Amino acid sequence: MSQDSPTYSPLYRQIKGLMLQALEAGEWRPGQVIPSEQELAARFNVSQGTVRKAIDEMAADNLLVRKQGKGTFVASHNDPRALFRFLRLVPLDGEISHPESVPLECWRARAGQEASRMLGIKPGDPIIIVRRLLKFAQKPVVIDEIYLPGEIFQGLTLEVLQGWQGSIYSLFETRFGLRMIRAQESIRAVAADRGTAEVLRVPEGKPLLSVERVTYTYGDKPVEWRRGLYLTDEHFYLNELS
Amino acid sequence: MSQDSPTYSPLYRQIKGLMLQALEAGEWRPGQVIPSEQELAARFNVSQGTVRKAIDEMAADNLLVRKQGKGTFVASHNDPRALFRFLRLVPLDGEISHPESVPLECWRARAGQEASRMLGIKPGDPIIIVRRLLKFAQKPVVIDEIYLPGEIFQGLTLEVLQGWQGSIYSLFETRFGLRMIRAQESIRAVAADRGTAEVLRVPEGKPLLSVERVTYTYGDKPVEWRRGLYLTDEHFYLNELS
DNA sequence: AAGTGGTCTAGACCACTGC
DNA sequence: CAGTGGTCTAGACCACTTC
Repeated sequence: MSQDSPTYSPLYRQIKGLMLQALEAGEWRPGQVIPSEQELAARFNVSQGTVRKAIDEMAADNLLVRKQGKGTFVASHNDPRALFRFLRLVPLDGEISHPESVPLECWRARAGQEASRMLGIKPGDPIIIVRRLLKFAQKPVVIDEIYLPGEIFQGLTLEVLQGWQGSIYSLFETRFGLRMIRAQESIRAVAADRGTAEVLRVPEGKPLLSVERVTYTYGDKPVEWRRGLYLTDEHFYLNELS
Repeated sequence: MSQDSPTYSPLYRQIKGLMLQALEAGEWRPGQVIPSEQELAARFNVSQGTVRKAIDEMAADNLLVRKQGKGTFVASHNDPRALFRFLRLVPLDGEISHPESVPLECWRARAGQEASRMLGIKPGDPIIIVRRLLKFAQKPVVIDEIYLPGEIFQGLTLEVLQGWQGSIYSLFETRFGLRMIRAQESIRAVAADRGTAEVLRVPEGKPLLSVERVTYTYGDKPVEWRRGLYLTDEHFYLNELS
């Protein structure tokens, strides 16, 4: 969000802070309605307009979703509209096809230097590593390697991943109560190594997009680090600059 | 009763429309102050709050910049803060260095199929093509090929480009009265061809980022199409997903 | 009809800038 | 100090959803 002067924070920002606490504490859960603006105004002893402004910012942050006539809801990755919020890969020909996620492996390990730095944990802390393939129209397009803090994702196994219908963040949210709210991607071009080339069925040395992502949950806490290799023969990474 | 028209638009949106017209017409120019909220409210015969909401949206769209105590200004590419709004390339080591733009060529041509489609002009219409190099810390990192509608950019020459200190969009704005407000990038991984490899001083076949960009001015009119090839050995393309 | 968010207004006051 | 944008309030009314 924008930056606060250290000495002054308007009322609606403080209300926003209280509402963020309610979200973090799990008082309001993804997909559910939060209390009406009137109720919140009464609860926090401010006017409805002030609550509105707090909600406005949180909606702009993709934390809440307003629905006229129905109420204000906690944003959820189970919402189909959220599917392509983090996946920016688009087919060249414009044909919209939903990707199929194929989990390949899932194993336990200990965090090395890089993983610990990215995930904000100590080197040697337990982590879980997932390898999975993303297919568009039967064709393998992305191979992902996903690093997760073991402490948070206890009970995550290949079977759990394979049994889940829906996006991986939808699984994280439903099964581990963890909502991803923000991510940062670093993109480079690399040459396919032998293993990757085999899985994606391309020649070794083929140029691929390397997309490294760190994903954050409430309180800007990093909870996922992943590296994806994207085959961009029939798809491209779409980015809106505004 | 009657079918609700999909054309309902609240008052503040209509005000926004009027203000957009003022921007397009050049009544308010980049970098300048626009009238105060009070004056605008009087001019449009609405309350200050309604003007505020229109300005809020335009500020969120990066069309205006609010400065407390001073006024509201038309956003400008001459503002140093706008420099990295469209260039997402960041050094690996975090060292912030300003890129140096080196124009290589600038020639006239006629739009082919692709260029005409991207620029919203007719095939055969005059276009201008610019090739330029972007250097970070003396090292060539990006080679750009930029396609511009000839009608708008009359008088653009290599000398003009070479004589300009500052970003290319800042030149477009100052010299051609054209403000870029939005862009869309399509990113892929490709292998360097011989010519590119020489300019970037890398081996032929080297994986590079191919970044195709269409840039829009007021009224969502496309006015630039460019393709950049990025060397990502010591830099990466940074993208915030939120 | 009742409840929700969305708009519009009017007025008071606060924080920041520049003279 | 006056002028700007920024906040906060209270109330009226509109548009949409549900019963």
